[in-house]
Amino acid sequence: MSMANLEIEQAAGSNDAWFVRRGAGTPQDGLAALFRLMGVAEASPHATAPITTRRVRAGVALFHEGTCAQAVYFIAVGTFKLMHTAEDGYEQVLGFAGRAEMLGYDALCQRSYPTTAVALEDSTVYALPAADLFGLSARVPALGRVLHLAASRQMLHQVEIAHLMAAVSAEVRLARFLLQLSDHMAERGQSPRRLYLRMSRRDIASHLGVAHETVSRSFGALASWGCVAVNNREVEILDRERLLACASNTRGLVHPRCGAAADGPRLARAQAAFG
Amino acid sequence: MSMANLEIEQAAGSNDAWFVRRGAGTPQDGLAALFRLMGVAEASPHATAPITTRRVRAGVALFHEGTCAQAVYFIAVGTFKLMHTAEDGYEQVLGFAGRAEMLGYDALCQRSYPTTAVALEDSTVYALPAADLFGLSARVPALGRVLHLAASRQMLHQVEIAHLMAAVSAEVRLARFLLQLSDHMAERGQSPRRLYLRMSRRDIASHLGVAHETVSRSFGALASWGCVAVNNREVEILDRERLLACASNTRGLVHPRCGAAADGPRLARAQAAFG
DNA sequence: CGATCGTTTGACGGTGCTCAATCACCGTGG
DNA sequence: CCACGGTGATTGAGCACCGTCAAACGATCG
Repeated sequence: MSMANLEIEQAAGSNDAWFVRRGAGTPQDGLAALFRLMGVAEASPHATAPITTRRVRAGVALFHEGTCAQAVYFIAVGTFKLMHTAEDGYEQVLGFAGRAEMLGYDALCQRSYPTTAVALEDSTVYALPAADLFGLSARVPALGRVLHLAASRQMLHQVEIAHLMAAVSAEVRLARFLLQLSDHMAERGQSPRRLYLRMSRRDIASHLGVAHETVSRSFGALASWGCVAVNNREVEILDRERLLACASNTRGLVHPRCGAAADGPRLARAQAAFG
Repeated sequence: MSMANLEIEQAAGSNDAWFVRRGAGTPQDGLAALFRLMGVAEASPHATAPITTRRVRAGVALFHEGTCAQAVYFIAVGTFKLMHTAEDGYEQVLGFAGRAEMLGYDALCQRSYPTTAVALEDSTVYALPAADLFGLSARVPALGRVLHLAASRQMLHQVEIAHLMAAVSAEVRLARFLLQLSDHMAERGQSPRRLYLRMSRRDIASHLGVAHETVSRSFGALASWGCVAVNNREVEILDRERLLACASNTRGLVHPRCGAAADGPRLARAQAAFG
């Protein structure tokens, strides 16, 4: 197949052209690439959809909050951070998105994007025009399915994020965040042990709902407990069991009955992590 | 029209029958009712879909986390709380859902529901079978659109919840929660001033990520500042401007430059609310 | 009317936020 | 080559908000 390594072509494609129309001669190329990215077998080989490819440099916004919703995007390569700017100017990081994740879907029910998506590294996305998205979804059933599945997966991701925020302790939140990152890496076939954090400490802090100094301290705590090794943005998970034990402390100590329990909260938590 | 007050019929319908097959003679009744509920004009008058109606008593779960995903639900009347039970048994309230909101969509990308939905009052839902949901969505384009719009709205709701959690102060979180509730009431044509909280303080506390005693104290604080009047589960918004001012404090005080700013943190915040 | 649950209020201790300084890294220009 | 400013990460000190424990109060239902 000539499109066996299509994404690699696109990833290494021309640097200066930001908008690239795919498949002028073979209109199903963009659609096929999207189906392959999302891991579904295309049902209708002669279906067509006006899918374009867009490259975004690190630090550049794919779309801004409040701007007119023109497209729904699928990340082919790269990482994005999604954020929400409050009226007072405070920037809240809602989450991070990687390969095969969908962006901008939440803009469908209104005219503008409710969030801003910023590339954390040089990235490539597929763009589906939002204007006739419902028509496309009806004409190409497989595309409708891809959209539904991606939307459903995104909601599942929100549950994980809620689980993150449920922890009261900063170390537990960070541990859960790292484990989620590790799982997402594993899903994409990457190493779940060695992580390279594309986002800054400030972004992590905003996402976890703590001060960025606290993130540094929590990294130090996890490292001193032997869970991870941290060197700036390189994180290696040394002891996954221990990290899991640390991440499973929802609230002080879980069931009050299930152990000798809370002596000094901090000490008890550290011991639980070692136990 | 004979179906002008269809929901009312269903809400006051037979009490003992939990599953009610709608429209044995006229198969499009369920679909038409769903379209009316979601506020879209049905495009295809002769379309059909196996939509059933289900009534759920207060305190009963519509579906449990981990059980096989059988249907996607739309709330016709009533209120639900969505929660996630962690491995350690800790129950985290993810949010609340009311009329015209969708439940169970996040189960589509896997075989089971990731969350539990519990009715907070006697409620009625429309059920779409999950098995051939993609087929239905393809055969009835308007239904696909309803699903996409509802999913998109749900994601928008998640952004609001993230905005909730972005606040560090308990009073600010509660103020934002009340304002969101007020807005949702207004969207459904109800009074945005007088709220009756269907959920307990514990549920609110879990949702806001604070202790339930703190929720009580925060209610007291908002009341003492003249923002609201609280009587058990009845809440009246006395001064919306003041409540908004209180809710807009993201972090201590927003831009350090924008005022005389932080004297005593607590005092400064209270004054900002009065300013 | 008693029992159970939900709500409120109090006191205390700890965690994390704020403020601040230091260090590491980097691209620039002298 | 080194000085220089800028950004990001780390570490420290102090204090206030909130979580925990505890008890009183109120509501609802049998």
